[in-house]
Amino acid sequence: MAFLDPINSSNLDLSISMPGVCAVRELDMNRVPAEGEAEADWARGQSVEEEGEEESSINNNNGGTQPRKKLRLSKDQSRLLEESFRLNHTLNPKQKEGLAMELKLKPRQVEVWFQNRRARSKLKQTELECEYMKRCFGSLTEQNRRLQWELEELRAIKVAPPAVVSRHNRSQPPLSRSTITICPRCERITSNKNTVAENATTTATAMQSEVVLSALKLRQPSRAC
DNA sequence: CTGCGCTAGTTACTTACATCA
DNA sequence: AATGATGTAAGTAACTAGCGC
Repeated sequence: MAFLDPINSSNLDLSISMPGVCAVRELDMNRVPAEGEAEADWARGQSVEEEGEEESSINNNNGGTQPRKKLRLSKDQSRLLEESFRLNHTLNPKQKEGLAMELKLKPRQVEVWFQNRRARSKLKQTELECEYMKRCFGSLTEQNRRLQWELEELRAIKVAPPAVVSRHNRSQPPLSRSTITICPRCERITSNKNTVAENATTTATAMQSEVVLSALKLRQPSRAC
């Protein structure tokens, strides 16, 4: 996800602006004014091609009196760096030297680029994981809410006195107190024959509860009940 | 102990874009 | 409507401190 400026991508854009100055001055960061050279002349700016790229800025701040100069990598430099990064997220000193030579940068600049690139990569990964966790949390919260509600219902049925069997539902046996249990160890809803837990919804719910509970326990290894 | 390379956090700068007179 | 000045947010090069080997 390199930042590529389509306008200034054809060559190195090594200009700086001067904060606090009304008009933004474009300065060539790749060179310092020569002895006696008027700053205005220096500030007029020259292309890297004209001036050569060996003087790229890094650690050239001569005592902090000048504003920090900042390089903008060209499209080609960024592309090559990205390609290298794809192959390898870290560089050994030899690779770093070679890449720096190829890019006409200082090894330190290549090193810094890789450091920053790793950081961006990690940040991106963290953001993706965060999004994923948020979605999981949302759906698990909803599942949990449903399961709580179903659990309440099941508990109500469990503690209720034997149901009065009406003329219309005599074919269904009354629910037994012993039919619905919750395993204290794994908190799984279990049942004997002829229970409400036998119906499809509750079976699904039991499965869901397992998922939810295991998720809420931060994926502790599940033990056989 | 020293040096090197790394990460994490920060700073400083550039650029694109929005807003307003 | 077009234009230039200004503010702001995002992206990123460079720096610093601290840590592990």
